[in-house]
Amino acid sequence: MLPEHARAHNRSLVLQHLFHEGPTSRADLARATSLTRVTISDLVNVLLAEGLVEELGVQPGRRVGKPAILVGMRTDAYQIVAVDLSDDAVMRGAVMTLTGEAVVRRSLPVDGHVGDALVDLLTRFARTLIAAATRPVIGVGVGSPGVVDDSGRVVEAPNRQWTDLPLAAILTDRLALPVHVANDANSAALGEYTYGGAADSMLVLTIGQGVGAGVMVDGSRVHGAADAAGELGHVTVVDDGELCACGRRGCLETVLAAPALRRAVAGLDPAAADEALAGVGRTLGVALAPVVGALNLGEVLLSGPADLLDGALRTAALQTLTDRTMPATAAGLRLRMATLDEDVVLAGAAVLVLAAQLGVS
Amino acid sequence: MLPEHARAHNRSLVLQHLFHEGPTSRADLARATSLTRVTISDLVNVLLAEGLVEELGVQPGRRVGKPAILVGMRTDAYQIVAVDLSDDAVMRGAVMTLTGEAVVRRSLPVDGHVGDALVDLLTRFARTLIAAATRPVIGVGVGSPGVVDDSGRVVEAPNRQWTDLPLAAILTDRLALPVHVANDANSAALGEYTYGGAADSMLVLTIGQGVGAGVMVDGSRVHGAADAAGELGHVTVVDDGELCACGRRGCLETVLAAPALRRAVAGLDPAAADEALAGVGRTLGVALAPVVGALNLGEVLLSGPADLLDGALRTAALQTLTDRTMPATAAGLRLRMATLDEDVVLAGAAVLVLAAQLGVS
DNA sequence: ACGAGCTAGTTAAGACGCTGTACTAACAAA
DNA sequence: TTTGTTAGTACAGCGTCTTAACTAGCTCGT
Repeated sequence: MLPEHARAHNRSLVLQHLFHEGPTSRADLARATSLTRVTISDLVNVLLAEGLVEELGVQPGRRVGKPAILVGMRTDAYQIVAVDLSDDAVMRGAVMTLTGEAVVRRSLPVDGHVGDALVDLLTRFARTLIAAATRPVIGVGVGSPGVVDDSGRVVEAPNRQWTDLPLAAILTDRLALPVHVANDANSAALGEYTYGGAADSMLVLTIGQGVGAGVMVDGSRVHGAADAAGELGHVTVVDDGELCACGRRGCLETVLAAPALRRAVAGLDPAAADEALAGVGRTLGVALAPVVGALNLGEVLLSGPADLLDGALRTAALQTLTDRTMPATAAGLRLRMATLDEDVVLAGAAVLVLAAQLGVS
Repeated sequence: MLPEHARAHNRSLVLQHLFHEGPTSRADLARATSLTRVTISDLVNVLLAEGLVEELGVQPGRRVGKPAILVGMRTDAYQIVAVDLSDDAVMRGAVMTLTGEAVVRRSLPVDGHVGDALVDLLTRFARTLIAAATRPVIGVGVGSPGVVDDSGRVVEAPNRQWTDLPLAAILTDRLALPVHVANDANSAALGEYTYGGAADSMLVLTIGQGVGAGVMVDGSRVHGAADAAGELGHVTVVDDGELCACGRRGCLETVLAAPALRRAVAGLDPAAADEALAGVGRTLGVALAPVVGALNLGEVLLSGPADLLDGALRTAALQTLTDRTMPATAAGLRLRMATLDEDVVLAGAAVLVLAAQLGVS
């Protein structure tokens, strides 16, 4: 580690503070980071020159002494391009501000493209998004299904026919911008963590055509021994259950994926439907209890169709979790819906860029 | 972050390399850390002056150029005092080398002491250990049951009648040495990670009077939302099971704790005993599958009586884990016995000190 | 035998980043 | 107006790294 790394770290501290706490005076930044006012002034001057922050006039509220000048992050000065590849049929993308708001949305039918052709299609799609940006783009984030390693190499994504594909490197080269790639469910977890106010230790279940999971432990993303963390969808939860797409039986996905839930409640009156959903919730609770216990998670978030998830299913799952874990563990636990809905993966892809380029998350 | 923090980081890089890779020349250290030879020379000179490393003569194996001088860590030049409080009845302690070998062992009956009296007893015990050390002691590590936060404050340890007790701070003050305290099962995980060659992402189950767990994710210890990570022993695994000490029914502890296992096989012939143990193994596998899937763990370690654990139980648990997780997840998974046996917690307590004082783990 | 070539380690000069000290600027209260 | 307080800046100094240029000590080829 070099002194300049320390500098970059301190710079990130400042940006992180401004990002999460809003406009702050130099003196308050100094107190918050325990650096000196001199150092903070210097850093702020650099950030001012880069256009990443701006002075916002005098801090309201009159106190003794010279009034402080608020410094704020210009979250609209730069933009991030984010792409969500989780859907088989269509790639969704957006141009986003640094606060995770989508400024421009685009989508493109995948139209059966796989392998290298899909990479080419993705490249063109990213180019149109970059062209649609109204501010300088600091980077591109991609949430992809499959196993993605730390360097943005897609180790395996069967449905895309990608194997050992250095996607981030290829796109960085073609787009001449920093590109970061991560697993879609892991991106979702990042998105909820940074923009959704989720806890430091939490798990996000993304429930759609399939079931994915992303885990944050003590504030950092879990990668796993083979970069395959979050494969909760294909853990067996029902003995001799339904056949799963993966070829095995009784995976969580066979009961919790949106189509399975729709089938389970089809044609039932509301009370019976609730009982069916509660049954799935209990199954989910049984599967989550060991995870919650082992990691002492603070929150479990459900991302998916609220009409199916945010009712009997969620209530039953929480009850089961409470019943099956220690009171000390269960006491602080929350099980709630994700806040970002359809944009989770896009938001998470934006966080990938934010974290890597500015050190903010 | 200050330049001196970067310096400390680089110093730790050097020690970490020497610790794990053994004696190395300055030039090789420079290549391994990607610092320059100049910087490494400077760091090594400081470490030489402190007596933490020593020159070991010329590197064997003749090559062109000036022969390299090997520099090695003096793992016997300093010692660590470690205390294991996991047993209700007796506190065990040791004076250890930096490589985790116990030089002196002591134990002391707890004799019903709890609360402040237990702290006093622990203080005296630690003093005798420090006095028994034959080299300068760099710190004291304590593995305690209960919930322990990052600062070494025991949030809750019912059997010891400790609540919100700043144990590390008290002992640091009384012993005039750096003292670090962590949960016993978490210490065990640390010990296996550093001295037992365990994987970056792994879980250690400590099976004795009770069942504890410590988790390492991507090379760092899991703390959890309320510092209560590892409470796997009190996750329900049997519906309407036996009454547990915690007041609930069917906890993992009721089937997997050593006394429960002994009862389960008592009076059975070997084949029937194996079947009984396999049944427990399958239950364990079911409980671990979601954890292994969510975190993509590389290893699960069992620490406890090998005659009960390292046979039908372990085999059945691994089989169940393989059956109930994705092939991609299960493929790299190992389920094996811990290597350090009774000394796990002591070794882990030593790692606490090693990590905090020297940046080595 | 001996110089060429190579590698290990040291010395010296310079760049960078943070700190402490001392300053100016701008306010409130007396 | 004076005093006290807080915000922000200027400057010298220290610590830490790097590059460049050195010395030390070996092997190999002639």
